[in-house]
Amino acid sequence: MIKPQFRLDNQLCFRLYTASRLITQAYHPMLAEQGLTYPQYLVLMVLWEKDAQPVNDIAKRLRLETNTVTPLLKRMEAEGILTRTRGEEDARQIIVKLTKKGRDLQERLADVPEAIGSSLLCESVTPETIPGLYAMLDGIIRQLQEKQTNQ
Amino acid sequence: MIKPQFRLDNQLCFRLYTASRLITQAYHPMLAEQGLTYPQYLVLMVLWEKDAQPVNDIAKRLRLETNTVTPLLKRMEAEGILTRTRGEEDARQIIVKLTKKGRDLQERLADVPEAIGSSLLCESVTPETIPGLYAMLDGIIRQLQEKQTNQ
DNA sequence: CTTATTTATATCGTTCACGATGCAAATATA
DNA sequence: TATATTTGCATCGTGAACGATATAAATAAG
Repeated sequence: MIKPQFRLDNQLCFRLYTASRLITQAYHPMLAEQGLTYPQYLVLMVLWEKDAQPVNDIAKRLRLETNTVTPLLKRMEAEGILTRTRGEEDARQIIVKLTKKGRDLQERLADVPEAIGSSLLCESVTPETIPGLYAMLDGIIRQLQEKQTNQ
Repeated sequence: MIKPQFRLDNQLCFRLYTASRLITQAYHPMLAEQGLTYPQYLVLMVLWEKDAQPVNDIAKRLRLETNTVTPLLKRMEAEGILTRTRGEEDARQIIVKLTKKGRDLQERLADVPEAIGSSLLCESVTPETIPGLYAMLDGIIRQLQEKQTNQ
């Protein structure tokens, strides 16, 4: 017999893993319309917040490694969404800047957040309960983040 | 200026995506010790619950597609964790059975759930708040699951 | 009893994720 | 100033995920 702690239904991790995948799938049709993937959409949001950032800052903001972000950025450069240029003061850095196409995508995707947000609402997830959900996820993320960097 | 709905800090999806990745990373050292990945660990839990299942049932339980599960199972077969044999009554099915090595892994991994579970606890995530978190994630998953299958 | 459709699984191509490693520029140390 | 270390980014290999498509067995329809 399986030990109860191994049951999938008792696991927070499996729920997070599943929810994350299903949400990415929910984004897919809307993003694919503009030739984007979900991680690419995340990069766009980072650059819309603050344009012209080095690779490292983008990676840190997304909590990804540069070896994940570099090829991602190269693909987006090939699509004409952004440019990658050597830093002038520090020649090790690559400064990532949006092109007009990249900036314009904010308009083209304007309806996406609302569409996704409303599709998630249900009896247990409402405008009232979402702040609590955010707090719990932020707590988990902070907890794990510390654990990773402490070793 | 970026529209507020595009800010990463206002996005549930990014939190889920990040939390899911960080938890997988937290599992990594313990699972790697036994030569496993997190998705392979999920397959094990499905088979510990009920051994000798067709590929499709495993995929459904994990909410994955067979084209994700098939190569995963082949790698686990190559590691001697399970066997894949044609179904006798229905020759289209592949029945997946644990080997002794696969069954024994439950003992070898006995401390993993507790280690992960306790590493997630923080002020906003406690034994009291976790049922609420489960309910919200289950709500989101149900919501998205329905939307996917309805079209 | 054929032919058509459905079902179960697999193959293929693309894009992440990430550990391990490499390399060159910048900085610290001797 | 020469050498060592750190920093920023990239390359490589492996293992997911997944959309699109293929194939063969089972079942339904004619």
